[in-house]
Amino acid sequence: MGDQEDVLHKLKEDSARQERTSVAEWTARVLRDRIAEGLFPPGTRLSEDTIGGALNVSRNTLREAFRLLTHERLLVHELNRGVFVRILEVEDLEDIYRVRRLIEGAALRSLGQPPYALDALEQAVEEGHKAVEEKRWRDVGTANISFHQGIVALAGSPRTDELMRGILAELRLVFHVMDDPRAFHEPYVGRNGQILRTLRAGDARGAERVLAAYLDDSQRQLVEGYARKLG
Amino acid sequence: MGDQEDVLHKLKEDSARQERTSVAEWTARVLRDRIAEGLFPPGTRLSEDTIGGALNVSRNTLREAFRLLTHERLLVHELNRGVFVRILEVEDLEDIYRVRRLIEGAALRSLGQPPYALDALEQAVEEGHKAVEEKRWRDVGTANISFHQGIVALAGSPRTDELMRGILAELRLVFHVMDDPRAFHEPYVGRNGQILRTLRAGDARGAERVLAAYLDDSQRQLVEGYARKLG
DNA sequence: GCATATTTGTCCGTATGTATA
DNA sequence: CTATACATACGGACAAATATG
Repeated sequence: MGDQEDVLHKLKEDSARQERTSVAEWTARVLRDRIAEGLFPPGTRLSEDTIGGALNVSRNTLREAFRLLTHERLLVHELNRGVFVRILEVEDLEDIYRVRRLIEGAALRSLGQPPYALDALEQAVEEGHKAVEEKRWRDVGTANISFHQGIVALAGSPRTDELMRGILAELRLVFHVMDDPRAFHEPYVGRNGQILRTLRAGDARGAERVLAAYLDDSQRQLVEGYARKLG
Repeated sequence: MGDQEDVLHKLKEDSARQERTSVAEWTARVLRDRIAEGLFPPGTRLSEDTIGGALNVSRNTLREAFRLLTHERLLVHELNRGVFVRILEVEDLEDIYRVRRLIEGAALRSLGQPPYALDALEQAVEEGHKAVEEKRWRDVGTANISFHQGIVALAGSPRTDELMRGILAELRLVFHVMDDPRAFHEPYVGRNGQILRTLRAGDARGAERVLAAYLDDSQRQLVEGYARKLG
């Protein structure tokens, strides 16, 4: 038995070393992915014992990983009770869209003279259409997120990019508690395409208007469904 | 000797319990304050042993605190070498101002109809003037930071507030390595006052223009001095 | 409301790996 | 290249809080 555990241990160490990260960060990445996939839905309690056993890391290391994810707002930490996958309130959802309006709008407004570097946006729209055709609705959502991350990237600010990555990861938490993912993702692929075309034509101001309408509609639809879901 | 340590321990526990936070967060808060005060200037290495001994917390707990502050970009974590108070590059400074232009500008642009809730801004300007009179230059800097935090707060988004708190904490790291704090703080008290008056008059768009010029000048002056300082 | 079991919070000792004088 | 110092990670211990019956 010690043999098999040793093998697992080595594998873990290697995959951590590969990218020169600590085991704690490796653990955080694994958990972050699980949460993003929806494998640990919001509200799930993550037991130190269970997770630590499953991933073969010590409690101390696991707690470091928990801290990281708590700081990213994916987990909440209740003193002496443990950590849970975050359940967003409707107010959180509203704040997320407030931030999106602020940042994504500012990113478009910060653009100088066309033409713009739109490769990432084009790729995201394309991936969105492909996912729609193949009815992979969850992937449609991922492509949409990727598109809006691309919009923010136009501002060329690493810190803003990171903020947005966090915000959109939070948004994913909402998606995972909703059924009918198609309804929340499919309509927006076309609208992203419209934003892209407007930008390609060099009309950043016009794109900003389309974006604003997009965010309003998306928020309305999401808040409506989410409030119903939470009861 | 166990006696005295016990007393310290109890004090620490109580002051943590008071706010219902863990010892790790209490530790992080203490360190954050020390860094903000400039007591640990950029580049300082924080030894697990030394700090842990001084604050009477175990290495495990201290490491949790380090993680938190690393995530806030106040510390950098070099694998197997420890944590250091961050030294900002000129590119960081430029990104910080990029973010400020984006966010503070967007906050002003998001304003609806006047009048606006300007209490926090008025208080910050007043505190700035008082600190100037008494030649407390560092406090002048604090008041200025507080003013711009107030601008962002006008957008009414907790997440944006938090982002800005982090950004401005980073900016403080730069201030602490510069001499002549007066030169970097005093000129801007008046300009904050001008922004405030423009807002009070209901002219958000005009305030945005003043702000943009403010940020350009401030960045230019700071980058210049900082680049010279770094050699 | 009480007693018990479970889980977290914290600390410590130690083995190993890594960086640097 | 060796030695030293230090970070990394683990596992065990016990106290304290919480959950369960």
